[in-house]
Amino acid sequence: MSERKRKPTTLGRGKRERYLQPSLLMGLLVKPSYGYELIQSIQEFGFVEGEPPPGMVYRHLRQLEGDGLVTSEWETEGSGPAKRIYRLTAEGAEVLALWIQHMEKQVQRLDTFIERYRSLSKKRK
Amino acid sequence: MSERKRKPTTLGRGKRERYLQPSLLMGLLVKPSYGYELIQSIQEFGFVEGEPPPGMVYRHLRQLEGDGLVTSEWETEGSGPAKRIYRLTAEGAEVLALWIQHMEKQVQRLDTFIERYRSLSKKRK
DNA sequence: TAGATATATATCCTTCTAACACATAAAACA
DNA sequence: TGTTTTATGTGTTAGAAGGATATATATCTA
Repeated sequence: MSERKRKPTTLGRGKRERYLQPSLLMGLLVKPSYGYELIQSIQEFGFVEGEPPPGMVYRHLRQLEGDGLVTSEWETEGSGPAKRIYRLTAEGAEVLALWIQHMEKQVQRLDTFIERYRSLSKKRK
Repeated sequence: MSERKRKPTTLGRGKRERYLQPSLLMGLLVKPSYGYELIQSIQEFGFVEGEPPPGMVYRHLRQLEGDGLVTSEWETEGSGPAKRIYRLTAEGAEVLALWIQHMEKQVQRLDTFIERYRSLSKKRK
């Protein structure tokens, strides 16, 4: 009879906010790079847990290029198969700066929300 | 050939994370309430800008009830059309607490990301 | 040197949600 | 009486996430 209960350890049913786009832009601010490497390197930003699905990363990179936030060129030299090297454009850097602004506001909102929760819980006990 | 550029004022192309579920749970922690009222009251939490689309709110509330995080009953007394009053369950309160934990971690990640950006920008100029 | 593994990119498909538009109905008001 | 406000819902569409899968080259190993 299909109880529709979830374990309360799984938050919401919504998708987690992964901040994949700003993570990629940030990774490219550090230095020009390519998909396979970014899959590893953006993990350190902490927004994705484990390796992000490769398909998503490549798709995002092509979208970023379509939007003019990055450029790409094939790198055939060096070891291994050819890599598509991405570079941040001036516009990409601007958008990253906007992301940072957005994140600052988000931190404020989250802090306010958390604070509100705390004062409600305190009153309750 | 169809320039695919966006104004850099529109962040990402993804749907914004609205934190609608935790906002509703928080609204119900304050006091039992109903959809139409929550549409107004959860705006103050700052995650949605302007009025959230009513359809989304009512849908979320029914999902929350299906998941056992809230209960509901009709309130026919009082002015205006009948209201469906929602109340937070113990499980709902637990999930809200988990949301708060998640938000705290998210704040940390955001702060780290912002700090990383700052130190990179400083080095660059 | 043949086969397995690692590197590297890309597409397809399903599922989920947001967002919007629309539908319904009762009560209050003019 | 008809229009606005209060109140709850459904149906549809578009887009992203996530996973599975395909392809190809270089390197390592037996």
